[in-house]
Amino acid sequence: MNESATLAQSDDDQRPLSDLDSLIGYNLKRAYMIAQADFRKALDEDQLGPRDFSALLLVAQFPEITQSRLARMLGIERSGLVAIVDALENRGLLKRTHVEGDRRVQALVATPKGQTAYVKALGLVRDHEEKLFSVLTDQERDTLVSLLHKIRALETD
Amino acid sequence: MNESATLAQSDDDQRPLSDLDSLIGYNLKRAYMIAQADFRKALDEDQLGPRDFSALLLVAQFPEITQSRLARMLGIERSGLVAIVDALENRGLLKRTHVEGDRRVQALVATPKGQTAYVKALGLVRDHEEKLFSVLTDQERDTLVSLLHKIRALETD
DNA sequence: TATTGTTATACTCTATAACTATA
DNA sequence: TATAGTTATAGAGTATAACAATA
Repeated sequence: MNESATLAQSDDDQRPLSDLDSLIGYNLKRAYMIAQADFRKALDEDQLGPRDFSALLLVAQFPEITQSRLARMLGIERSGLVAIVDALENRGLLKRTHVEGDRRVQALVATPKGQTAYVKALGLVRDHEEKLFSVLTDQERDTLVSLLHKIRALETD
Repeated sequence: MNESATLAQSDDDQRPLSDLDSLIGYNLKRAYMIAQADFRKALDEDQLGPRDFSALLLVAQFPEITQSRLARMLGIERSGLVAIVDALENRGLLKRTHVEGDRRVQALVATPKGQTAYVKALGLVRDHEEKLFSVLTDQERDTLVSLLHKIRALETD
């Protein structure tokens, strides 16, 4: 298919088609890039990037989570989390606290300011998704999330 | 929802749930990361990264495509494409050719070696997707691609 | 020995701005 | 003036390897 394709465009589509458009991975990437760019615009004034947001959200939802566990939940390395937590702590959105019983761990707790910032940010993110994905019906969104969850379940921790 | 969540895990899932898991953007990212990592493993020995592969594929499918048009199709800036084309040209997989009528443009053409590499790579990619996404039925894959296309159609060129 | 947090370092991918040569 | 390709530079985001403190 698309064997001797030319640059001519199909009648019902602005874009020329290629084998790329049938690959799940490539479509995941392009869709992700669109969502990410729109996310940044939505949280621009709050200076919260996608990483900061997801980390803050998990800290707010799971008080006293350790950095190791947070990294695992985010699917990134512990080392990569340090800069994220540093930034959030420097902005007063969370604090590292010590835990009795194991002096190695740094339990993370959102500050009141961090809680407020998280609630506001979550609202902005929900608005952003509501608008951006308005091309999809509620059912289509559910289906999409469900399919993506199946892919995520493949993750090799 | 998930208001006072703890680190307790749900019964039917290894992972604790959070509001993050209901966000389309976040699920897109995590699924994309999984697909990308598996892609790299699959094309490891051929030393073809996702970017190189997608660029080579489009050059093979649209002979004499210009760099500007290729960049547009890939959704990246012209400047970012230079290094990709440089690498593919240095490896003898494509060549920059001049076009009569406009001496500014560099029309790209896959070499025979590039054609061969592309066909092999496409096979490896199809195998990789077949295996990785075997948790999805054929119909689910079609649905997923269809939904992702709807999101991609939002792209502001 | 293993784990937590950390640092140093490098790699991938992308963007912006400015340049050149053409048109 | 505008476009094609290019260069320089910077910014996200991630990974690997090694280390100190602690278990």
